[in-house]
Amino acid sequence: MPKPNTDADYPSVICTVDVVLLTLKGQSLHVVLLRRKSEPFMGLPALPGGFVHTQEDATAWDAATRVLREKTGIVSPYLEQLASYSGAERDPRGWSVSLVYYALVPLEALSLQTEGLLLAPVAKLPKLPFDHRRIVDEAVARVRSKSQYSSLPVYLCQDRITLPRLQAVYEAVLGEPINKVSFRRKMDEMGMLEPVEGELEGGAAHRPAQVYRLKKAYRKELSVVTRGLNS
Amino acid sequence: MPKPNTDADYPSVICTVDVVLLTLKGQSLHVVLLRRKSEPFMGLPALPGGFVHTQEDATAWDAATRVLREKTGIVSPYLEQLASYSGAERDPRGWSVSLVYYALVPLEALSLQTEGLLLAPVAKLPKLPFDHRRIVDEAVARVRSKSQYSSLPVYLCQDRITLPRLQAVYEAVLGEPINKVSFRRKMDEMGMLEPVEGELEGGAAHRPAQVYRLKKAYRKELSVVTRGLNS
DNA sequence: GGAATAGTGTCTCTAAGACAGTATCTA
DNA sequence: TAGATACTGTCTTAGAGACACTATTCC
Repeated sequence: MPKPNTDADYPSVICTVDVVLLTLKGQSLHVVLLRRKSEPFMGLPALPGGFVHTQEDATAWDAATRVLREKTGIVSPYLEQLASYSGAERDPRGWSVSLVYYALVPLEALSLQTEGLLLAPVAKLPKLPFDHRRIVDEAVARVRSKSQYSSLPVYLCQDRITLPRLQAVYEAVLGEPINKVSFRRKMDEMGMLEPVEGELEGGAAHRPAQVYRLKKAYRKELSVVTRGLNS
Repeated sequence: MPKPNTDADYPSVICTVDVVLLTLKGQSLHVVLLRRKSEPFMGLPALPGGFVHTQEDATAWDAATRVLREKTGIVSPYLEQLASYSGAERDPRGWSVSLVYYALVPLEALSLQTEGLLLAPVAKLPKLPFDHRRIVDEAVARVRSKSQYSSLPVYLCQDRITLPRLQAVYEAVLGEPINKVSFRRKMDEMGMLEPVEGELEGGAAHRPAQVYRLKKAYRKELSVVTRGLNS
């Protein structure tokens, strides 16, 4: 088994990836947790994660994608690096690095059948192992921050969406109301949505809303405005 | 020598820290590079970096601080995590993770005596080893982006500064002119500078400029405004 | 006094928010 | 037709940029 080639042969480092998988349930952000099946912290709910498999994973992004697929069945979410967390104290097994990614998925993409899969509201997290509490908090802060000036929250939605429902999603993520006119101006400016001609979401006792979908060019890309939603 | 405790005994991972040390020389950002003294890429200019020393370094931040001190003599700059770069291909020795930090220092803090220390303008980088080119580019992008709405560029200055000179620093970092009135309004809003009573920077054939310094509370903190410099 | 840059008052212009109007559905 | 929400036109307001004016130095 190869050993890393360090200049002074230092004890090597435990390298893992963890994924903060966020979704919207009701009006609040939730994070997906899994019960740990091994020590340390066996039985505690934790972020989906695992060791980097240096033979299989060409990059950490590949590793995060693999972990997500293996542990939650999710295949191609919006997945982006959050940061890395490292140090001697965070894992009882030794000096460790966790390369952390965050992902956004619509609730419907989760098969809650999966063994041991939990959904915890980010505002009220259970006791988490390692530094997972801090990691979730920072992921949520990142998502809130990026949502101010980008289309990030659309990845919490399925492909067909109306503007009133999308606004509610933004408001849930940001935790505050948004001006309707400004919101619509911004969405228009970002230009990532296109109306589905003739398709309206009716069924309620009022004017039905136009149904939109992401333009093809934006299916996996973020759209950004310079001045934000100013909320 | 311990070996990491991986679930399937995967070959372990090379873990290093690298620092993108930026400074302002003339009117442009420069990055500090060091000639590599060992393989791979011996002789090429590269980012200051080194292996994480799991016995000495409690955290990656500690490792970055140590690397900076050992390789450049810099002691307490503004130092923040940029991102991590990892994968099978980036280092010929094997699957590697580099935990990358960026730091800003005034040019005067650099002792350019240091053996093999080079200053390269970020707009015209020499050939760099590994993925250091990409890393520098992303660090510069981060610094530009944060400079839009924060006091980050003050860490490129010494402790006494005038507003006209600070504006020139911002303009050098951002690469575009800034409106003088708006700039002063923003600096005032951030409230991190205090005039040094009675101290003026004269010596030229015009009205002298008021000298300012960072308020104590901001000596190591960033100041942020919500709406940016809008430049 | 002239030249030069520091510093400030104020107008303009852009973009966000407020408000109220019209549109279109169900019951 | 009443009630509800979708959508839009337009006024108000806040903040960034433009411009010009005053201030203060050296020569």
